Amino acid sequence: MKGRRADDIADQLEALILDGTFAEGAHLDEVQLAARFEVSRTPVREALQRLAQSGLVEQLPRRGAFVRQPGPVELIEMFEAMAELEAVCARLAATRISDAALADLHDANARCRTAMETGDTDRYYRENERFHAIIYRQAGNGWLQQECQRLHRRLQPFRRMQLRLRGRLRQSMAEHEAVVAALDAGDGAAAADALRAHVAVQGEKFHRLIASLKSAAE
Amino acid sequence: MKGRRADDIADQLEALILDGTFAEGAHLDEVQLAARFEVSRTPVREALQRLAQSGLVEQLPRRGAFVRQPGPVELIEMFEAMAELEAVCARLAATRISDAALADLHDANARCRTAMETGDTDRYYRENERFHAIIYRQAGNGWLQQECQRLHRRLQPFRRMQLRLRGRLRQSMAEHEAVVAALDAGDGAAAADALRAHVAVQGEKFHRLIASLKSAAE
DNA sequence: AATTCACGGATTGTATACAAAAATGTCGAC
DNA sequence: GTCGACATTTTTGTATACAATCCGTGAATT
Repeated sequence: MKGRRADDIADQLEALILDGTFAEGAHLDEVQLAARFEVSRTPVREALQRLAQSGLVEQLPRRGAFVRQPGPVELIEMFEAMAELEAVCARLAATRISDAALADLHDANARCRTAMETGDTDRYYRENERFHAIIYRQAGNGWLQQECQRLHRRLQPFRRMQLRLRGRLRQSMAEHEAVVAALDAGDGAAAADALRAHVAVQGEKFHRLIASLKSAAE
Repeated sequence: MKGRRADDIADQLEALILDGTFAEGAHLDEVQLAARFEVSRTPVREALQRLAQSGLVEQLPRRGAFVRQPGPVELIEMFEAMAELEAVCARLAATRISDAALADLHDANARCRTAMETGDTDRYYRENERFHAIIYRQAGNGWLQQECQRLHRRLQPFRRMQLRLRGRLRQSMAEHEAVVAALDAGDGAAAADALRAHVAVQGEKFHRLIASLKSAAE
C-alpha cells in the first residue's frame, strides 16, 4: 500500500470522465465509486473534491457530485483565454528565451514537420505539446507556466478532436513557423500575434465542428 | 448544525494564515486544528486540501500540511502575471464593454478620487477593487474573469501593504484615468498598456518594499 | 566518537459507524 | 386523476476507530 490512494482515484476518475464512461450530468455516487475502486468512501470523497476544484465535476452541497463538461460557450471562452495566455507567453519569451531553448523549439518544429509529412497525427500531437510547453517555460514566469499547462491540459480532448480535420496539420505547421520566426527575431509583438492566431483558429475550428455536429443532428 | 463545516473552516484557516497566526512554514496539525474548531479531523482535512489547491498550504504525503507563503520570486511572478492578465482584460473590454459598465467605471473612479482626496486608504482600496472587478467582467470571458479574481484575491494582502506608501494613491489615480480614457476611446492597445503598467508598478513598489525591509533587517 | 539499526511515539491515510438532510414513494384528500 | 403531506429510504456530511508510515531517540557496533 502506498501513501495516497485518493490521488490515483482522482486520476482514474478523470480518465473515466474524459473517456465518456461517465456522461455529462451523471451523478457520481460515492458508495458506487468506492465499490468500483475497492476502497472506502473517504478517498473517493477527496478525489471528488479535487476534481471539483479542477472543474470536471460540480459539487452541490448535500446533493453530491455531478459530471460537468464545459458547454460550447464555456469552451469558446477557454479557447480564447488560452490564446491570450499563450500570446502573453510568446511576448515574454521573445526577450527571455535561451539559445538552447530556441534550438529545442526548432527541433520540436522539425519533428512536427516530419510527423505532418507522414500524416502521423498522434506524433504531431505529441511534438506539438512539446512545442507549446517550451514556450510556456521560456516565458520565465512559473505562475504563468503553471496556469498555461493547466488550461492546456483541460482543453486537451477538444484540441485533439479537431487536429484530424482536413488540412489542419499543414496549416498548424505554417503557424508554428511564424511563431518561431518571430521568436528568432526577438519580436515580442509579432510572436504574440502569431501564437494568439494559432490558438484562436483552433477555437474557431472547434466552434464550426460543434455547429456542424449540431446541424447534422437536426 | 449546517451542511458544510469544511468550507467555513477553510475560510477561517485562510484568515488565520493571512492574519499571521500561523507563520510561514508552520506545521498545521490536524488534531490541533480539529480541537481548535471543535470538529473532527475529517472536515479539517477537507479544508486543508482546499487550501493546498489554492496554494496557501503545501501538503507533503505522509508528512502533513505546512503554511506556504509565496517567496519574493514567486510574488514578483504573480504580480507580473496579474499585470498581463489585466492587460488582456482591458484589451478585450475595450471593444466589448457596455455603456452602462463604462458609466459604472467612471463612477468607481470618481469614488476613488474622493477617497484619495480625503486620504481614506481603506475606502480607496474598496473602490479600487470595484474598478478592477468591472474590467474583469467586461472582458466578456467568464473563465478569464474567474482567474483574474482568483489571482487578485491571492495578491490582496501584498497589494494592500503598498497602498500606504507616500504618493501612491495619487499616482494610482492617474493611472486609473489613463485606463478609463483608453476604454472611452475604445483603444484596446492603449487600455492594455495602461492597465499593465498600473499593475506592474504595484509589483515594482512591492519589490522595493521587500528590498528595503531586507536591508533594514541587516 | 561516529554510524547504523531498531523501536516507540506521533501523525497521516483509510475504513467504518453514526447523524442529518434530501430524494422518493405512499397514502389520502379534493 | 392530481396535488400535497407524511413516512421511508437513500445519500451526503461528520465522528471515531484502525492501520501504516515517518521521525527521533538511543543503544549497540565498528
